[in-house]
Amino acid sequence: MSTKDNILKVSLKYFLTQGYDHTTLSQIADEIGIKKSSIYYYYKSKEDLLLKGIELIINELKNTLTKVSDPSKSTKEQLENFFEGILDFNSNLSVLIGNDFNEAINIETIFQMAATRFEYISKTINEYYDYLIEEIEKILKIGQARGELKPSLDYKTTAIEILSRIEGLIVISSIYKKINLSSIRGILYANLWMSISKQNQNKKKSNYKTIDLSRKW
Amino acid sequence: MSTKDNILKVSLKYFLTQGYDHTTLSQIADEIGIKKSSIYYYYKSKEDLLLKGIELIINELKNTLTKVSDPSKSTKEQLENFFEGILDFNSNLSVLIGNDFNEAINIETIFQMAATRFEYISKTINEYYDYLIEEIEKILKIGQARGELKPSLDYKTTAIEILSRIEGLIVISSIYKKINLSSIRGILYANLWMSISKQNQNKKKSNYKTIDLSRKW
DNA sequence: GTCTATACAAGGATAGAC
DNA sequence: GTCTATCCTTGTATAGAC
Repeated sequence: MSTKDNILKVSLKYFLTQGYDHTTLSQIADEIGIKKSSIYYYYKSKEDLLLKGIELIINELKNTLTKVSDPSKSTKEQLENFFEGILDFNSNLSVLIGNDFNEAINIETIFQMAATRFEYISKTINEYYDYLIEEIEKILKIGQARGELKPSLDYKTTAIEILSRIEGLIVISSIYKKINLSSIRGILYANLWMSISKQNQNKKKSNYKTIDLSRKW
Repeated sequence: MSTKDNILKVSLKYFLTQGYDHTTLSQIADEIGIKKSSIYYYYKSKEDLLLKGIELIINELKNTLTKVSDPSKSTKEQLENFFEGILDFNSNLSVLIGNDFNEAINIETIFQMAATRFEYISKTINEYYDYLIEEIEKILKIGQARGELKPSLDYKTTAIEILSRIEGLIVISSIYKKINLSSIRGILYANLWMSISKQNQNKKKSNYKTIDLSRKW
């Protein structure tokens, strides 16, 4: 890996785990084995490092979601891939950073900080959320047209609900260590699907029950 | 308000909106109209201010939830009061801080930072989440015994799901400004209740439909 | 491309006067 | 209880040698 990429990766690691302000350039340089002044050869400021880091995260996540997106699949599968895609991305980020897989990294924190403090980054982040909401809405619209979802569903509201359920899961599991993300994500998606799908009541209910009780958290 | 309380309130305001590290004692002192050295007469360090601020938030939230808690009410109402209680608390915090009501303040961010950086605060915060989960579980257990909830429900998993749905809503609405919390919270609670209650399918379904379409976000 | 040296500012914290 | 003065450390950033 090039020094430039390495600097960015290590910066991101500390920004995400310790916060932007608490991270110092010396810390980053030390870990790589260079002097902090060398960072300025590649990046014009600490703020620049933050922006590049956020852009990296967003692009990586979009790539991940594009990769798993497949409109030919059933709505259930598409949504599941989306749901799992975001969670996996968080877990992978955790690995990139040197933590456990299955330990979620909370990217919302750095997004919020950057958005409130740097006007021009705020734009990037809002577009990111627009993108996520739109992707979910797209899946829901098609699913509803195909009759796979409840006809009464308002897909705007539902998209927000789905996104907030995913984000909530990440946030909670990153703070409250007693929750094991990997062991509950399956059932939580099952519950989500149950609540929006035009289910065959009898069949699905028994299915749900099985999943529910077979899992431990 | 006493100078001591005022310092704490203003500190909290900045810790929550700008982050702990980005907040300076001069900033706090300036807003109150004192010198920063005077802060040390009341608090022994900036870290002390953080701890006291977090304790204040947690106690206030517990008070709010205790106030609305009433086991004699129906499970639906109890859960709704809990759900709304947390959201209202966030909105009230926003007001305390000088922002709009209906603009959620993300207390998770400061909790996470404090928990990862200061071991002894981590304990306080974990107890707080224990408390929240227990409260929800209590309501669910009674509700299930009374036959108001789906018999297949695993209340441990469900409690986590409920909490993560609430937190997710707060986080999303605090970052993504296009979401208006006040206009969607009602329907999101209705959806939540729908998914866990032992519903009379026909009756509830039409009810749900009405709520769903009458609301705009 | 990486280093040493250094400028400059700001933050937390303490001492002691009033 | 609040202030002034000051200490000490650390952070970002730049200049310029190699």
